[in-house]
Amino acid sequence: MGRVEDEWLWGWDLTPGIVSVWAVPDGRAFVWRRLPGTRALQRDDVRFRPWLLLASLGDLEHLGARLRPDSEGEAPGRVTWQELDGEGALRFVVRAADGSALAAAVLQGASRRLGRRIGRLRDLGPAAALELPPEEQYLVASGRTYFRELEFDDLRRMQIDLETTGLDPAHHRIFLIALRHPDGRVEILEARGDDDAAEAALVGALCDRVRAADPDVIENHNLHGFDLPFLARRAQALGVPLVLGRAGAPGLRRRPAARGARLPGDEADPMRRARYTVPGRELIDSMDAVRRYDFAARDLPGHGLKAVARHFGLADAAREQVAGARIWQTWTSDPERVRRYAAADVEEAAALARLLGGAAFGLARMAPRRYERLADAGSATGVLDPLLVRAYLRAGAALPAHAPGDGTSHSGAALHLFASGVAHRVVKADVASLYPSLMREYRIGPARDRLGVMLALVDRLVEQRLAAKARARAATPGSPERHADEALSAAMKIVVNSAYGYLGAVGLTRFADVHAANEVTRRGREVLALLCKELAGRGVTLLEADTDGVYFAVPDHFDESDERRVIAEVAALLPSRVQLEFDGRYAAMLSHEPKNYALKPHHGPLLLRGVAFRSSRAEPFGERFLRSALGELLRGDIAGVQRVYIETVTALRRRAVATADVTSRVRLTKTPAEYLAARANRRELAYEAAIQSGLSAWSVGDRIHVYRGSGGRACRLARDDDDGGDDDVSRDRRADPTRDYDVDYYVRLLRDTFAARLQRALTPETFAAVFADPEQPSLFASSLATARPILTVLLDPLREPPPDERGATAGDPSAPSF
DNA sequence: TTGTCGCGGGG
DNA sequence: GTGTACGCGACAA
Repeated sequence: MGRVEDEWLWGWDLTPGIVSVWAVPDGRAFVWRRLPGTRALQRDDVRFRPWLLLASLGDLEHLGARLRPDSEGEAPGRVTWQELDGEGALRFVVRAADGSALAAAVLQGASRRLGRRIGRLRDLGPAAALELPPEEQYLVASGRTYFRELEFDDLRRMQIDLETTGLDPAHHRIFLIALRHPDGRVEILEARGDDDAAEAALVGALCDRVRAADPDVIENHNLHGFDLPFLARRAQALGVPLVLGRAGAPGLRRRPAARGARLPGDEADPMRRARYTVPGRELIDSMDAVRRYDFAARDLPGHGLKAVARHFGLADAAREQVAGARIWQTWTSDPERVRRYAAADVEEAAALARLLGGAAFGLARMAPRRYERLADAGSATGVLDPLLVRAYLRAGAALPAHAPGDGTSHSGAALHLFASGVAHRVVKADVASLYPSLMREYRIGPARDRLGVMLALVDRLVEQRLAAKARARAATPGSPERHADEALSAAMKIVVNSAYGYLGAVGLTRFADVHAANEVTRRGREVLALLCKELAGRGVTLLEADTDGVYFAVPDHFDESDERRVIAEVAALLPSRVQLEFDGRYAAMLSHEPKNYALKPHHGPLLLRGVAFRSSRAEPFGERFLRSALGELLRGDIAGVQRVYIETVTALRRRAVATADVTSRVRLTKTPAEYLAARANRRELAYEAAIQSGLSAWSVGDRIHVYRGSGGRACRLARDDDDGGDDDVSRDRRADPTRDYDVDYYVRLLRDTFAARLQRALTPETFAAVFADPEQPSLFASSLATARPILTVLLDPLREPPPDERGATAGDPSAPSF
């Protein structure tokens, strides 16, 4: 590929070491760089010429002779223009020494033309004007990007974590701040007292430490969602300045951000959200990296710091744990414990930010935006679009503006359930990056992208992703390097896949093209149908196919090489860029409903997928029953399923199940006042339980554990991990002597909710026999030793090829079984 | 039951 | 900046 395409992806100015950029509309840009070799920090104060794109020069005609073509050169007070080539609404670049004056001139002309006051360029609409933030104007025009010739570990990174008396900065205070310095040293700052002066001194100490350590990057988990807004509110309330930046006026500044925190005190527009920014440093929230990672990987138990750190093996086994709701209280009785807890938080945040931060770091070397913006950007409008804009301007080509669709609706992917019930010897095959591969194979790009930039970018990004995957495979399993390459690969996959989402986002993205998007999904359905048909023709039993992958069962005489051979044979029939891959093999699978199944690997624990098998509020006894019963079922031991069921029923009846195991964790979404107002009409278990337990005040969003007591009473169990008030704190650490739950209710729940998930795997007679009441044995009980799970074929891929249309084709569940 | 909306997190 | 493209629970209809 040529040099021009390289510039589209990477920019063209090779200035190394940029770690932060701050630009202001008057044409000054401050560029902080770490110099190659020494890594010493240097600030370059440079000038750039602010610019914006317009559909017409009409609104600037009032400038008269001060409006000149670029070719006549710059002069004080002069606005210059350049006309871009080709089709495209945004066809004039206008430039001036001062961006504010430039925008004001356009607004003045537009107000005069429209006969009403226009206050912001945005109000002219995206087809009339495009103005980027000053830093992005600078980066787009200069062709520079962050981090050239730097490694992630060359950054000076500091982590800060606040400990507060509660979640609401209007009522609660900061009492401790944990800092992890760039050299790895952890420092704990504490308020000396519980008054304004002590808290103000603590905030001041934080600013002193940050300025002294002078980090390029400040990180924490949920930094933008909690620490920064809390800090800003407290500093405002206390009247202390927040001098955290490297230059300019003190104070955090807000920037609008779709994924930021809701603005406090701005209930007028609940959609308005903000993040914080500061000159010279990048504010990075590791939760953004976690979300981005999990979007592709989908293997995290949650996105909280502790859960993620544990998942990645970053947490010390002896890590201090304190439930959020108990931190302030613990501080008053055992401060050393809170110090250890806060220190562990910054250590884990640092490790996590390093582990998953590679993706955004990599993006910042390509796209003309600040690192902190790329860390939280959406990939379509946040990464791809800036790359496209830069490429068009580099080529001197006019840019299309957002256009409404022509009414064509967007068609989706294929989803087929071929069989339900239990299958053995199950194989999963899938196409790597199906949609981008189809775009590349058939050269499907936006009709208005006449330079072919998107396809060139997708080609590049796919190649880079394959390289990252190869590096990950070559690295030691479980090593940080491997994790980093996997995260980078996952992020590139998101960006590459966003090319398809970008196509389909009619009216929202500049080059949207629903016809191209539909062509991609049509080709995708075609590929899936072809590979299903070809697999079925080779003697395997199809189970489920979804978008780009298929589960199937192979005959008893197949070994793994046969499985791989069949996949390779079918892969050879597909277009060259569409690569069908072996994705896994399993001893057995319960196919329940589309996207709902249980897999038994040859080694290791069961994998459960879909709402039917994973529900956050499922009672633990039911989850445990379901896991054990599925284990027995997938081993083919139906008598074993019955045994597990009888054990569970018996344990409930003997009250051998702990109360905690029949509770579900629920969120309280109404305020006490709201619930009390509606209570006469409808009583709800969770709130009744809260009230009955003596919890009279709770906050919306609090989670508590509730269960149904004998006689249908609503009961609450106070536990360490709930948010209930500070009452009855220690109840759960005592024994559980009462076990006053409603046995009949939980037996019914076991049968109707949990056992029902196994229905597809058994004949109606067997199901009735297995889940008969153990105290009233069924007539069929004796036959269970020889009973086998069943598989019901719903759709024959050879005789009735899947219809080429959107949505599930689940077939007729009452079809005959064998 | 089915559609729509909002959340995920932090102390 | 007003789009995440998910998965799930709460709530209204």
